[in-house]
Amino acid sequence: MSQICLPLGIAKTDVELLENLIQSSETLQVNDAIFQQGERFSKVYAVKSGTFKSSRIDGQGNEHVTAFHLPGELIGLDGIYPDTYSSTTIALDTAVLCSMDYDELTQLCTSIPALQRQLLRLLSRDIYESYKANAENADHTAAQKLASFLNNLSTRYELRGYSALSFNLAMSRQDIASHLGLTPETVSRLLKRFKHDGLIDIENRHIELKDAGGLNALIACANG
Amino acid sequence: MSQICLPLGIAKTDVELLENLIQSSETLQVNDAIFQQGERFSKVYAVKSGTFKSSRIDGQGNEHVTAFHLPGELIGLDGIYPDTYSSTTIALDTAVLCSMDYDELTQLCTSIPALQRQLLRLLSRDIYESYKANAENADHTAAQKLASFLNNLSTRYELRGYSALSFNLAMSRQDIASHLGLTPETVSRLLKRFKHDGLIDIENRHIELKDAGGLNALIACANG
DNA sequence: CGACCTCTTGAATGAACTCAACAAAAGTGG
DNA sequence: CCACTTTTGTTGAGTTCATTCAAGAGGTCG
Repeated sequence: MSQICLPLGIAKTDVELLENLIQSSETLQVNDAIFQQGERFSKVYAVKSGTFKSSRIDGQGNEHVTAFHLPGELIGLDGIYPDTYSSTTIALDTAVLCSMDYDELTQLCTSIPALQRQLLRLLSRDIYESYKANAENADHTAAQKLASFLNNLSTRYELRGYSALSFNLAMSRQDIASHLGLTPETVSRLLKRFKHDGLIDIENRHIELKDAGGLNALIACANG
Repeated sequence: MSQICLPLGIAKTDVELLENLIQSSETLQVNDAIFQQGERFSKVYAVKSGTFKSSRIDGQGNEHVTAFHLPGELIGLDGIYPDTYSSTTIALDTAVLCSMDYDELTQLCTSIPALQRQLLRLLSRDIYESYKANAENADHTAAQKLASFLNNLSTRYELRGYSALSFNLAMSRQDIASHLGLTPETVSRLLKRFKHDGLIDIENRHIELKDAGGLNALIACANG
């Protein structure tokens, strides 16, 4: 968690203060929930390993997958404002999680300016990424959305030291479809097409990006 | 700006500190930019009056409207993380703006915990709203997106003490379309349909919500 | 091995798009 | 203040892309 919250220079004694705050790692199994939509907000979480899925149920009872969370990422920051968790977040595979009391974290922030700065940056990143996702999902074809999604996963894995070109999709086609505003059928057809076009290699849930440049070209190109 | 940043109890002396930070109000004319996409991040802004439009230019040179900003709202928080403004933001009408140096603001936050808490809440709100917008734009028909948009504007105007049912659209049909991932033609056709169905009354850029319940029903209903 | 769930494939439908033309409003200059 | 230009908004017809609906294949786990 130290690595997640503070790549910036923080004094050793401060790091100790921070680590006192972090509650013991917890292991979750597939479908175990961290929190439910509507539950009172109190903690933020960091993914140590495994993958999580956040989804909202809207007025009509439709599920919409709002985000996937990979190792090294923070979960729950969107709950600060409404003071309730705005999604239900579950483990997609066996996963390990750290937790941190939000009130204690903000108190610590007042005495460690670098920590405050970092927390604000992490919140801002979520806004930034969400705006970008919104823009990408708006004007683009289904193929472009899916290519963006794969590209995004790749970048995030790379950032955390995993392979950028070969990884497992912990989520179902249905989950991907919901996240991108498509149907599972469309996702399936597009993955097949990408494979046929030599952009990727996919076998069940294991994917290899064979031509990352081609994927990027697809995202940028007029015809999806 | 005091009202914007701190509805929470902050000591009077602290308010004075904060107000020292706020730089003089500035009046902008139509199309005047607050900042350009890519420019170095340094200040956050609060809308005193008027309307602003934030838009990004993507790789291919397509403009996408990421947000509209109404009186009482903060602008620029998505620039913290990348340390550059991630959109170009311009005035859609004659508008008045306050600005505030971000570094000074965060410094003040370390000595005023309530201010820090409020700043974090405002950042979280942007994440929350953006996730919600993403969910609404994903699975819904064009009519539902537009109804959501009108409803959203209405709520925001009401929150700030303006009329919830009668207001001017400072933005063009093109801007609305870009924001919602539609075409101007579709927006035009839908507004006509809403008017015909008695949901709204619209004359050029002045709109009246005649049947807010009907709009909400449309958003929730299966057939857009 | 059988039941269940996820994923894939096919054919037909439909919602929003593109393209094109026109109308109305706003801005400009004599 | 009026004619002219430019921008913005509206309307129509045809097309396309992703969807819906339906059925079958593949994987997983008791």
